[in-house]
Amino acid sequence: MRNNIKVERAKKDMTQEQLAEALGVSRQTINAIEKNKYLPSTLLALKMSDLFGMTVNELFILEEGD
Amino acid sequence: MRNNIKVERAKKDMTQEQLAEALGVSRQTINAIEKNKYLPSTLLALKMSDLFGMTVNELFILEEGD
DNA sequence: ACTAAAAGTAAAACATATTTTACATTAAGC
DNA sequence: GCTTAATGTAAAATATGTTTTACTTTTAGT
Repeated sequence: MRNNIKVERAKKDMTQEQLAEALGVSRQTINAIEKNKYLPSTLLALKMSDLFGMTVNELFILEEGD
Repeated sequence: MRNNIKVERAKKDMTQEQLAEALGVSRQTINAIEKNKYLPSTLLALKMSDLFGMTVNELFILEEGD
C-alpha cells in the first residue's frame, strides 16, 4: 500500500498541521499516514479525497500482498 | 454515510457469505457494513472497490455531518 | 552557526473495526 | 406448515486507527 498524500499536500502548499486542521485530525495522524505507519479510516480517506479533488483509489494504491 | 454494497452484491448475485469469502473477511463484517453499523477499513474498502469495479467514492458516500 | 518552523518519533490512553461463537429472524421452495 | 439458506443480531476478544503529550531531527532563512 502506498499513497500520494505528501505530494498532493505539496501541490496545495500545506503543512502537515494545516492539512490536519482542515481534516479535523491531529498532525501525528497525517504524519503517520504519510510515513505508511497505518492506513486512515475510510471516513478520513473520503475526506482527503474531497479535499484533494481525486478519488480514494487515486490517493491510496493497493500493492502486491495487501 | 451510506453505501451501495448490498446493491452491488445483488448485481453479482452473491450472498453475504460469498462476498465475505471473496474479500477474506467474516460474514458478520459484511453484514455490519451493509447495515451501517460501522465503516470498513480503507484496505477493505479498496478491495471492495476492486471487486465491484467502481471507486471507493462511488461505493461509500459521505453525507451531511459525517 | 543560530533560529524557528516543519517534520519525525514514541508511549499511553482511547476509539473504532473485525473475528469468533452462538442464537434469532426472515424468505423461498416444497 | 416445514425445512433450509440467507440474513440479522449480540457479547467478548483482538486488531487497528487516532489523540495527546512530549521530545528529537531536519530544513530553510538569516
